[in-house]
Amino acid sequence: MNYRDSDRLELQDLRYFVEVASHENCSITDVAEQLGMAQSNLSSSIRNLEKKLSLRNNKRKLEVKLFNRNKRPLQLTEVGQEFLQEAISILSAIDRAFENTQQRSEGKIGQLNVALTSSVSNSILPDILRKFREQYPNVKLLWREMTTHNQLQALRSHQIDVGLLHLPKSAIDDKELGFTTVLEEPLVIVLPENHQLAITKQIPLKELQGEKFILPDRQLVPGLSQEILDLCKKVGFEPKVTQEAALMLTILGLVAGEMGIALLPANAKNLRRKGVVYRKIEEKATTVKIDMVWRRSDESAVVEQFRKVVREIR
Amino acid sequence: MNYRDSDRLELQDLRYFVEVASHENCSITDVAEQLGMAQSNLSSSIRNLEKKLSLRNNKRKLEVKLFNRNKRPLQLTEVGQEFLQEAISILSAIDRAFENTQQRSEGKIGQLNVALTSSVSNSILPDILRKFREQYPNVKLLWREMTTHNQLQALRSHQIDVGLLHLPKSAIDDKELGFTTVLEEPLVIVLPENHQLAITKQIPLKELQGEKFILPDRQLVPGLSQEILDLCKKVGFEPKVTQEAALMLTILGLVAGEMGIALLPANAKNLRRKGVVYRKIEEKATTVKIDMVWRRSDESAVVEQFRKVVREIR
DNA sequence: TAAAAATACTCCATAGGTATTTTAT
DNA sequence: ATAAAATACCTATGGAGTATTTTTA
Repeated sequence: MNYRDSDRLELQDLRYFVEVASHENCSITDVAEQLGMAQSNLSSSIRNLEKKLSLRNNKRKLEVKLFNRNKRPLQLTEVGQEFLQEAISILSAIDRAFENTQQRSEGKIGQLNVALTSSVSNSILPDILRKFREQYPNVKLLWREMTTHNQLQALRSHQIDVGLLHLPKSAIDDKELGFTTVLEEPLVIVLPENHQLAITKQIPLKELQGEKFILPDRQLVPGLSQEILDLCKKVGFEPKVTQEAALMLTILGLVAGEMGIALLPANAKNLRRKGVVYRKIEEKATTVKIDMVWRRSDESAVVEQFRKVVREIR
Repeated sequence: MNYRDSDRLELQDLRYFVEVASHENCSITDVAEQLGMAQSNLSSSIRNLEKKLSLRNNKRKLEVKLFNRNKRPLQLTEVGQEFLQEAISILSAIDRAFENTQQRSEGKIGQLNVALTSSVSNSILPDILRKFREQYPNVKLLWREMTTHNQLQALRSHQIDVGLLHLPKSAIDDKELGFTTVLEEPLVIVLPENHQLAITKQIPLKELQGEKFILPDRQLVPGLSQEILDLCKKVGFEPKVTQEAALMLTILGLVAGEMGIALLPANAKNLRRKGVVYRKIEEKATTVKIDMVWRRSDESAVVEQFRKVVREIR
């Protein structure tokens, strides 16, 4: 005996039945013509459906009559009418499942866990959010602020699917993760408003030698702090770091309180902190990057679409 | 192009998919063995399912991947997991529809409109009700009291499916209706408790000549009133009818009020009306029948089962 | 007697089997 | 090296066609 058993109900049985039964006078001949098929086959399909429904596990035979066969054209029985309702609802469930599955495959339905650093909230987040919601209204986005370090961990442990962060060099070799630059911003010099250097619009980096530096936390924001240290090194000095802070708002507060100066991505200006001023760096190529990171092994269509949207914004 | 299109989703696709996908490690080989079929075919069935899901009305091709094929054994994708849930629920909907349809065909699920006269409520109704509910708990019974005349009309207009009544002779020839006797009861003589005839236990019918008769309404209860008139005629007198009433309680009330005497089916005794006594008729064969009536053309299984139950009670 | 459904048959597409190759661990 | 899946090829069942008969109105 076969597992594939010709006695089993199939959707085609239901499709034919629904076509016939919902045709006002149930004429097999008419419906067969409409479907462009032979009357004989539609007839026997319906008969087969009745046979299949009549089969009982092992009890005595049961006759299920969907149509009254003493009428021309055939007439739906009460049982047939009930079955029609159920058949219709099953077929539409199939259609929904089909549609749903396709939409998921295209990344149009689903869920996405995204992590970001405070820099990102300050800059590119609103653009990403708006574009993505517009194109993928049925994808549920879950955002959470996380430090660079935690984002990388969370990616590997599948807690998040995408991260937006200042990528530290150490992560660049990671074979498991893919990344791309989303945004490249100039660094700006953040000074207390009464600071002596504040009189000029542009300041060469070298002039900052000897200043007290307030640095993004090296543990929690390694990418950004590393870039700042590297830049200073390139122009020939080692900055004197007196404070470290993870949150941009904290750094600005410390600068306003004249605890030192800071180098921050230009988006810091969006915060409009009282008591601080922003000045350009004279040198070119004094920029920091915000990168997007994901698992290379992730085949989720939602992630793919998200990446596409972010790529197009950049 | 065929209406029967091999690109269409079929239940067998879902059955195979569910077997594989709900197997903990999705091993096609294992599942094929469990099902007693070749691995190659199960493999290509699953592939075909993916192909079917991938087809789009006319837009660009879309790849729906239910399994990650870079793994051995295969692994369900996220899309596959969602589809699994939907497939399972569709298959169980099919099972329910199947079961439901069979039960309806057997008359185990459905609805039945039954009409009865007050005689029936007094006598056989509780037995019928109990037996039927016991055997067919999922059939919804709708009872309504109707006069004989109205029952016959309601049957013909499909307002009711079965009637229980005193069948008038005129209906016996009706080709459209089927009927059978459910209960045959003796008639009893109903007397005011102080009536002179009440002293004996059995009374010959002839003795009632000259009494004032209270008769069941000839319009509304033609079967019963006719039988009573016929009986009197047979023993040689025409009863003097002073009142007619449709409800048995009314008749008993009139007797208690000494407006006359009555002949009623023995079930009248169940009413225990104060002020009346019941006496046997001396003659044999002074019985009235309660009949069950239905449409001959009615193929409803519920009606058939109801008739069976009633037949067994009799 | 006409219209509809059932039956008889023929044909071929495809589900299913066996054997082998390719892919992943 | 081994287990699993994919591929190649073969077979036969049942879905679909044509022609005809039976049933109902």
